[in-house]
This record gives sequence, C-alpha cells and structure tokens, in this order.
Amino acid sequence: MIKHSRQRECIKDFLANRYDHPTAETVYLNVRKEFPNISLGTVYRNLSLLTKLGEIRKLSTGIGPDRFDGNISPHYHLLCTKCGNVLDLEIENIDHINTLAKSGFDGEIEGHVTYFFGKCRNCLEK
Amino acid sequence: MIKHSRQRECIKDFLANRYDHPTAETVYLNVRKEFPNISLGTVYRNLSLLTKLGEIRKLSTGIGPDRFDGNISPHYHLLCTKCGNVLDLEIENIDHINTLAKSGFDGEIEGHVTYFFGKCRNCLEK
DNA sequence: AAAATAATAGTAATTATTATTGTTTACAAA
DNA sequence: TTTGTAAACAATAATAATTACTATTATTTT
Repeated sequence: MIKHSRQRECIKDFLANRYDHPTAETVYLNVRKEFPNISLGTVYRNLSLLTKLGEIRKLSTGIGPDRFDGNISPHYHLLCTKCGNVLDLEIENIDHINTLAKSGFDGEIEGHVTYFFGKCRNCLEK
Repeated sequence: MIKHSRQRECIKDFLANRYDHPTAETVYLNVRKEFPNISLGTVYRNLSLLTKLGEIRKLSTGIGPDRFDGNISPHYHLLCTKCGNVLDLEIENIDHINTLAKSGFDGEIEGHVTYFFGKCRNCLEK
C-alpha cells in the first residue's frame, strides 16, 4: 500500500516543470529548497517508485548518471555529443521497428528504448 | 601510441568467443584464468580503450552494469525482461529512423542506440 | 484520538568505475 | 643486443552512483 508523501509530490512537481531531464543529484539539490533535510536516499527511492508507477520516465543514456523525465507522453531524446545535454525530439511513431525486430526473433517483443545522438543547434553554431 | 599487450589481447579474444555480452566483472573473472593477477582496473581500462578504438561495443542497457560485445557488426539487442539475458537480434537496417528524427529537429543526427525489450524463447516456454 | 504501517532522515554499505603510484613490459633506436 | 622511453601493468585508493538499514515521523485506518 502506497501512502502519500509531500516529498514525493514535490519531486514529481519538480520534474513536471523541467524540460532538461535532470539527474537524481539535481532533483535532490532542488527539492532541498522546499525540504531542507530530505535525504538523497529518499530522492532515489521515490524516483524509482515513480518510474515503476509509470508517473515519470527514467533515461539511462549510457553517458553519465541516469536522468529523469516528468513527461511520460511517448517521445524520443537527443543526446548532444558535444555539450552532453539531453533534448526532447519531435518524431513520429516508430513502433514499426518492433515488428521488424520480431521477424526473425523467436520470442516476444514488448517495446524498445532509443536514444539518438548528434549535435544540438547551440553546439552547431559554435 | 598504442602498444600491444597480452592482457588486452586476451580480453578481446574472450569477448570474440562469447555471445552473451558479459559484464566487466565476468570478463575479469574469466581472463583471470589465463592471467591470474590481472587487475579489475586493467580490465576496465582495456574495455574502454577497445570500445574507443571500435574493436568492441559497450552496451549500456540501463539495467545492471554495462555489458560488452565482441561483435561489432551492426546489429541490435533484446533484453529479456524475465531472465535479464541480452540476446542478439537479427533485424534489417533501421537507420531511416535517423531521418525521421532529423525532420523537426534543428540540429544534427549522428546515429542512435536502440535496445529492444521483451521475452526470450526460453522464458516464454516456462 | 490511538493503532497500524508506510515513508522518512540519517547514515552505512555496496556496486560500478576511475585514478594514482610504483613497477614491468613492449618496442624502437642506437 | 643493449638501452631509453613511453605504454601497460598490478595493487590499491578514491570517487560516483545507488541501495540498504534503523530508529523516528507522517499518513492512513480503526
């Protein structure tokens, strides 16, 4: 049974208002403004829980620590190989790649995670 | 300048003969059979170097530690959500998703990483 | 309001990885 | 074939990211 907690609420709110996919550390530093003695463990525990509940998304990009996204609508991400930022990408549905993966595979495909990498506008201009 | 080392050779050979995408820890435990006092640091350093040289591939699946693949030919992976194993997938080229990502994005797309998740044959049978 | 229990803060422990240091090895040039 | 030097090594320490533990507090149930 899950009980409401103000700390978890605050973590979720924070993510809902950010578009830069912050790390657990960043969440911690910011939520601390409202809950000065929240512990990092609480942040990690709630990020995991919220992810499991499907209320946020965890991004494991393979570069640096995991990031979190308050936007759970289906979308993709761009990892800028220069500045390291993670940006939202507007891209049409590509779930057909699941079908492509299924043909020639003897099991079940449930979904996929895809990260695009490249250069963001900002970095291209420099 | 890169000098040959028997330890690195052994790590590469080990990966070339495995199809289960072992972790650094597994590489370490196995390479130790041939080099009993190889250190874990050496394993990590060489896995990084080989990855940078493009002689092996690093898989950051987001579930558990990074894994490594001696097969650098373009292919994709299936993460079994039941047993946790990582399998090779036969799938036709899907680089067109880079083009899809590019339309509506103001920067440059260099590539993508995709992991499929689902259930392997073995787990479906149980 | 009291009891039950989930969640917390604070802290310790673990896991995964990278860095440091002194020694050894590979390779090139004499 | 010795010798200089830079790369690679083993051993170990350090760091980063995350998870676990425990006593206390907050939330929900009775």
